[in-house]
Amino acid sequence: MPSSREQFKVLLRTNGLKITNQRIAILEVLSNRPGKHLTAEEIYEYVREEHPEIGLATVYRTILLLSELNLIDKLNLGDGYVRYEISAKRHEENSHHHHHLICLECGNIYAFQDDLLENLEAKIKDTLGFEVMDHEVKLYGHCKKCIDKKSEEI
Amino acid sequence: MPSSREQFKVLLRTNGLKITNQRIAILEVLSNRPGKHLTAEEIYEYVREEHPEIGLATVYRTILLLSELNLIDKLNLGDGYVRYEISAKRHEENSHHHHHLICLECGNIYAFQDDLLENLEAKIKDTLGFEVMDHEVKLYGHCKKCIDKKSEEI
DNA sequence: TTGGGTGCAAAGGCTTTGCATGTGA
DNA sequence: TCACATGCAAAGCCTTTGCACCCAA
Repeated sequence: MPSSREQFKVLLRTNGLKITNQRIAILEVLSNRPGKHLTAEEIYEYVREEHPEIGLATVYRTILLLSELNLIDKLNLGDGYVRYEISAKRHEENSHHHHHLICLECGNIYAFQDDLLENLEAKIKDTLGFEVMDHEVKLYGHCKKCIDKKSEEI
Repeated sequence: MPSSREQFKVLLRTNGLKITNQRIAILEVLSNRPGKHLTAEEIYEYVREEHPEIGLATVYRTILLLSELNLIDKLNLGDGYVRYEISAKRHEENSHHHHHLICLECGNIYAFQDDLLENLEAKIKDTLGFEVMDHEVKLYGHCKKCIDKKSEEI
């Protein structure tokens, strides 16, 4: 599999867009942290370590671009920040979307794969005539770590 | 089943909160539109038809209150607006959460019930030790109406 | 009477946009 | 060269907050 960096360059070129240091740097920040869900501000902070001159607006503009190119996925937890992660397709075999487990105590986000929804989507198509193209599943609860920690306290 | 209005009054009273016309009016706007997903601004407009003097801040404050009392559900489509609907529990028999089908063309939102996730949640508990408390499922696609409309155009 | 509730306007906080300058192709 | 990209600051936009007044209980 080509690195997301090379793939990104090709995508930019074929779309008549320019390859800039800022764009590469932002993609690398995300690529180097698969499974991490970073806010725009966090991406900005990481990129600044190497490129102190970058502006937050560029981060937002690049995020939008990466999103349109399907290189990153959005995650909205409803806390006022939109989070981004490198698209799972770059890192996992034949994975379409994955789902998220969000711990209500520590805030950690875990990913998991499941094909359960395929049946559901077929059912929806049959009964309602609604054709599902994409889905988003968020499960809120308590992660193993937090459960274990609590039982230790007793 | 007691009306959500009476239930609401009881909830307010037992929590030492006051029963005001504004609070009742906002709840009624939502109660009269089950399955509709209204933004704060939309709720504000509807309430103003009867109570022109109400302020948008009161709508936001009351929405928060209704949310904490579990009388309304939030829906975040990531378009910059948070939407609210009267809790399905008030209108459907033994329904926990329902899921949402969002049409990418007309923007209409359809609800559906499904217990498929119960299996999934049990599986997650067994394999990952993560205890799911609540979930949110959004399916994006094309609704029957829009599909039919398109095939007519051909 | 009186403390919670409301209306208004201002402030917050994330994100987008305008514009002059910079730069990859 | 030159159209696209960037940085900065200002503007947008939804939502929250401060404060004086109001009104259920």
